Amino acid sequence: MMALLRLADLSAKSGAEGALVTTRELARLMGISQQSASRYLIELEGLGLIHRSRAPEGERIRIAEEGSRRLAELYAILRGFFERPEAELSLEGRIFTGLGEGAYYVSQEGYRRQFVEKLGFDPYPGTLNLRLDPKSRSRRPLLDRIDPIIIEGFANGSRCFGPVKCFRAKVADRIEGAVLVAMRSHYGDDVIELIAPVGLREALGLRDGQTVRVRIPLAPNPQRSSA
Amino acid sequence: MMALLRLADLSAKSGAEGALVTTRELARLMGISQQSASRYLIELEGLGLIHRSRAPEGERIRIAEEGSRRLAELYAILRGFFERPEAELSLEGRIFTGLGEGAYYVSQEGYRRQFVEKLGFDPYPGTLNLRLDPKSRSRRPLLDRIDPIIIEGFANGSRCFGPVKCFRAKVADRIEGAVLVAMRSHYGDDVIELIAPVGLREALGLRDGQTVRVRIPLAPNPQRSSA
DNA sequence: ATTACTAGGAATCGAGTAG
DNA sequence: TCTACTCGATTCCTAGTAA
Repeated sequence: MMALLRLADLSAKSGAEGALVTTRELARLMGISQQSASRYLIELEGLGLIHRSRAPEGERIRIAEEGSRRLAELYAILRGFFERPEAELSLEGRIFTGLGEGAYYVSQEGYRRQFVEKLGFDPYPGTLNLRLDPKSRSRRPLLDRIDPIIIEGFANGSRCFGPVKCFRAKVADRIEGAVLVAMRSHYGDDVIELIAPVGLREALGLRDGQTVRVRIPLAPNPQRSSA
Repeated sequence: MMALLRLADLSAKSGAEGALVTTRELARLMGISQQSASRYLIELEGLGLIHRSRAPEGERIRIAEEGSRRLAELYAILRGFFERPEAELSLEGRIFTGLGEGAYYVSQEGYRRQFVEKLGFDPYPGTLNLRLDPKSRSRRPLLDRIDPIIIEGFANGSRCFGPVKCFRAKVADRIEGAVLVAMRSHYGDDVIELIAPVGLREALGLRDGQTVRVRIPLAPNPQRSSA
């Protein structure tokens, strides 16, 4: 099965005429011996999952119909796991206390004016930090499929403030706010920051370590992200 | 790895709090022994791919961050295989001669009028049958993501004609026609039928067994299919 | 009911090597 | 070079049980 996946990968990178593979190369890719690679190919062919045809410099492999079917099963499982059908992106994570920088940044007049203008609310001076759980983290890239509200960067005499992406979000099913994604964040990919018209921590009675869900509506016409 | 996939499937079907699994059930799903299922869970936990917590009636499994990452790799491979980025769905297959029913159906005035009206051409009285190659067949479900042109069914005194879905398509890179998908087809999933303003077989100089490519433009704003 | 240890039989792996 | 066979070494699996 893993061999079939590897071949699918090679196949996708080749044309429709099939991938040119040697047992040695397949072995290297999979971290197994050339002999095992050879055996896998024999087995996969015997199971009707691939078609093989010898070439001078290796062999040409095409995924057979039954092979595609098996791969499609895996694909369906992974699709179900990563992209449960929904009209919103739901992220969950635990609250933690940051360095207090959020308040400083959000209060900057250059940002604040844009928040009021583009989000329609004057943000409480402070951010709520959420460390995403593993599953939410894996789904975070879906944010890139949503049209962001761009808060432009500005200079404030002494220093520069970078641009920020926002996404409207409903926090804990109660409060309308926004997810903030600094284009250059000091946090890793597993953290999101939230703002709202009110102090979320107080309004929701939250303490560090508690789990909060954030729901970000998907745009009605999501545009394809071109990687 | 396969165990992790199975758990991802169960996880997707459960809530965010984790999937409730017993080793026996996992064993049954994977076609292995309860002992092996237990061992797999121990290994996956040791590798940091899942989190486990005992419950009276089994255990609660959550996919860990590293587990999600591994699954995402597989997902990326399969995405590459099944959905190479493109603005169109390209299907290939071999021509074969059907029972001649195509001509009969297409010529029905109830259909023909709608073809003219909705497709903008008067179809040649006959269909070109294509048996899809394995890869194309696996991608055929993508058709469901395209807004179909619906040709409505009708009754003709003596008998009934069912509704038909159409998709505009370019045949062999030359002729603008349409893919026909009868809602109740007598062919299997590996066959598509083509119509065009001209006789495709003659216009393209095609014979049975030859391979033809059909390109179906994807709608600019594909709507999510809700299963 | 669970999970998971142990032991030994079964399956798999890869070094050597032939074609 | 390439693929793929043989065969001994190793890994993996499951039946029997314990907890």
